[in-house]
Amino acid sequence: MLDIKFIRENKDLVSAGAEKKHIKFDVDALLKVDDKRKELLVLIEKKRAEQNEVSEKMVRTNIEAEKSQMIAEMKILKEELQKEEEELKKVMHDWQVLMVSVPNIPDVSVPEGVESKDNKEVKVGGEIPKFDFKPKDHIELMQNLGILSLERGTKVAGFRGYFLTGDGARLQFALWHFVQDFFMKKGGFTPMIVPSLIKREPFIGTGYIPQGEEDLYKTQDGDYLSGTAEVALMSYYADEILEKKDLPIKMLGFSNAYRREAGSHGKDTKGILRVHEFYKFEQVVLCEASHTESVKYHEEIEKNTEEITEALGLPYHVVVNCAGDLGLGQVKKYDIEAWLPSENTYRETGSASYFHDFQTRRLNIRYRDDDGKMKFVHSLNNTALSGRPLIMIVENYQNADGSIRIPKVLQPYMGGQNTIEKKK
RNA sequence: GGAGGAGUCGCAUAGUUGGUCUAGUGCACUCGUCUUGAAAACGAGCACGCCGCAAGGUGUCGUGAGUUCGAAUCUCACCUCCUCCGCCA
Repeated sequence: MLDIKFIRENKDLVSAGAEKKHIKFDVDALLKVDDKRKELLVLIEKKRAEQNEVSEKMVRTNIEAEKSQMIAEMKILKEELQKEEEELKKVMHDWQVLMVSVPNIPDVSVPEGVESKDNKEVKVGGEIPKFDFKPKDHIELMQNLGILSLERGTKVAGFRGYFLTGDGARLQFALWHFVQDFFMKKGGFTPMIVPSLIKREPFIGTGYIPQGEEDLYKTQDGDYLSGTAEVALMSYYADEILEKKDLPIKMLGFSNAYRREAGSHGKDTKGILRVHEFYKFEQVVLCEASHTESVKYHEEIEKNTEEITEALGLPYHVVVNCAGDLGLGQVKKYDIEAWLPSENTYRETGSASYFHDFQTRRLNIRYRDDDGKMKFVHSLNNTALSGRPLIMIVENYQNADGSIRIPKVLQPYMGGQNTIEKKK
């Protein structure tokens, strides 16, 4: 959500931002509703002032005739007031619907473009492996090794269901341990285990509702399953006033992630590249309300994930997402994509974005700045580790015989084991 | 699941026969005086939103609705927490 005053004063900028993101939004329609809102507000507040004034007089008088006169007058005023308040309620409803649809303005450094293929590569890391044999995909590799069961996954969980077993599960545990230790060594991040079953409000606050509602699982109690720890981490401080000295607040959250993948039924139907349920480490940063600070931490959290990818020895590149590929609230986003040999391309493993105060305004997370003013903190987030690096490791580290070498940094977490081989 | 109790401006509390509550007080916090420095003492400030250039107005006492000329105070629903009982682990 943007500040209505800001929208008023910068309507061309807001319009241009929406256009760049290829999101349809009529700023003038919003301003028209806002005019109506203000007009009614002034009218209502005037009447309330009169009501309060007469009320006070009534307390002071002892003359019954005066009292009943005043009550009679106020009865009429009340009826008018009720009508106007009813009208304001309707206007406020429209106003709010429009306000949560205003897209945040993309940064000037964000490239023009409509969809992900317009994203610009900004960095390449690692070396793409050359195989002297035909590399297999993760499905074949993992199933042959007996560390992934898709059939049973489907039997138990349905479409996109899976089990990781034996060394498959151990490799995933190792990754989690490694990431945890990576951040503890780095310092500054508070590790957190957070809920995935979450109320509606946090989703509105983070911007996943209403725009992304169809990709969320909903329970019969009206709660939702979140697709990322970001939702819970961001809402942790909702409605709170933070101390400036405590900023930035850096959190490393671990949670389940649930995605309906509505609208991507045809995509990545095989294997575990796109699943309904996985586990994820997520970085969230809350910092001072300054663009410079936001940019600084955006680069920092992007770098963290890059370092993890590098430490795992995975070839990767970083792209800056084009405006059309940005979410409603995002100002700028980097996708970190690791090399997937079976597809001969990079696939997304993480996504780093910043929002300015778009999310915190909705979630009401503030701090008092040095100038004595209350400000909304800025928020940023980035994947630390999704479910996909496991797949990338399996494919990039495969041997001709179908065994898999374990990246050096993970070996200590697997009792020194350095390969995954077929159990006899 | 059943019974009872409670939710007030950072924390703790006052307020419960509806009307100077435009919410009092204590603690904490900020600034100042005093002091070599600190503590103590004293003085001042101290919830947040909205409209407005300002003066000022207005709203918020868990949330939402209602009664009333007027609601922190009365009614209803919901949410959260606490205590007890039951059930499960």
